[in-house]
Amino acid sequence: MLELSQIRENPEKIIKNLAVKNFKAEEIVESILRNDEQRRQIQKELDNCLAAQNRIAAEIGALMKSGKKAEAEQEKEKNTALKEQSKQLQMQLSQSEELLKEELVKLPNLPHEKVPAGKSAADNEIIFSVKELPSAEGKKPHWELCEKYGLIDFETGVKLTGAGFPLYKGKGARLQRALINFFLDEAIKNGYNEVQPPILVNQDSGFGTGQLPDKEGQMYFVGEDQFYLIPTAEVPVTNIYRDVMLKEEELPQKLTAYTPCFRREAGSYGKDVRGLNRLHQFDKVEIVRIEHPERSYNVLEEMKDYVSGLLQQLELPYRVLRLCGGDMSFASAMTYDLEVYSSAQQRWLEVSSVSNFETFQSNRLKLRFKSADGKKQHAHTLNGSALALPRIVAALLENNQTAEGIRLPKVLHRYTGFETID
RNA sequence: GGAGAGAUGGCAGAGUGGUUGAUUGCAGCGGUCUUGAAAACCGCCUUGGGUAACACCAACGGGGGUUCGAAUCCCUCUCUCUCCGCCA
Repeated sequence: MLELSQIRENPEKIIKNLAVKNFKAEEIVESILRNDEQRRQIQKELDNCLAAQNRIAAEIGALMKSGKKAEAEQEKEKNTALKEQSKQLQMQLSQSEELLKEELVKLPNLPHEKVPAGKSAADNEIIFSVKELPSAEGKKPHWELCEKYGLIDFETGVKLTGAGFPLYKGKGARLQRALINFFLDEAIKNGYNEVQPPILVNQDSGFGTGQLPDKEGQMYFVGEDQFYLIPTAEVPVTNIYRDVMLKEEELPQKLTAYTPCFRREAGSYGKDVRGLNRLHQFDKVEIVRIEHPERSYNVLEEMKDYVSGLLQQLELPYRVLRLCGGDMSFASAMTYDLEVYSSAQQRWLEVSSVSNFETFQSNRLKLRFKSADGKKQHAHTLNGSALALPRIVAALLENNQTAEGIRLPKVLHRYTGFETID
């Protein structure tokens, strides 16, 4: 959520910047300014009305004390009328506030100035790519390899739940566990604190990170208890800081968490959902940071480099994209996507998305920090996948297949307990 | 799931209808004293709205009600604790 003060100060800039995200903000910004003006007007009237009531009530108190009952009764009459008036104003005020928030929530985050304009993924800026792509010659797609080596049983997953809920088996299951541990250990080595959050969250949490009210349909919902299954650890982990006031010296906060993630992915189809390409349940290690606004963009670079380092250790061909305005998420100010090359499918698969949300989430979360001079301001929030497992697995299987089996990168050996899948 | 108790400022803990946004203690911040520190003493010390700044308004877990007036009375929800039941 953008801050009202930002909009008040420079509405033209907001409209111009949001155009980079292909968002036409003119109408809504104007409406917000109008409503804000109105809201403050009502607020003022209500304050005056209540102040008058308070004065009279105090007078009545004094009169009662000195035994002047008749006069007190007279004063009471006066207040009854005022009370009716303030009730009306109160209603108007709540309406006005609600309307204002409704509109405010509709505005996406402002893209950073470096974010290229663009309509779709085709306009993303490639800022790094491996020079040579592995050949597709004689390569089998990962779903065939999964079957051949008994790593993943998609059929039984369908039986148990439905499409998109794979059953990992044997070395396939072991590989999952190995990757999770590898990613967590690396994060801890880099100063992140591991947490294990709930994987069901309430509505307030969904709102705090920006999934609600907009992306309601993307999350599984447990109606009985009004809980949402998390689409990413970002939701519970960032919401740790909801309604929190940090001291400046407590920044940065660096957290990492492994969780399963659940996404309904309504409307996906075809080759996009084949095998491990897009699942309803998958595993991911996430890194989350709460940062000082002055440092957040350096930190974004650092996080992108950290994730790149993981891909290098896994010896996977990858590239890094800076997303264009049109491909960025609602809440993000700048996003890097990291993609690995899947040689049998001959396509790039997104395995990580690293974003700076600036104050967009912290404003919703009421996450602030206080500096030594007592000033309060919203902290910046950032997060990134480090990493999402399924597509990593897909790429590992496809790129490393040989006649003798699948050779795993060295860093994983101590985690898997085996070097090849055969 | 059943029964009972509770929820007040960073923490502890008063306050049961009329200058109580809230006694007090601890912590924190500033000062006096001191070569320095401690102690002692003095002052400051919740948040949000609003304003150029004041004024003013709101908030004692959330929501609603009674009343001229509510932290204080009533209803309701949530959470915490204790006991019982169940359970990994």
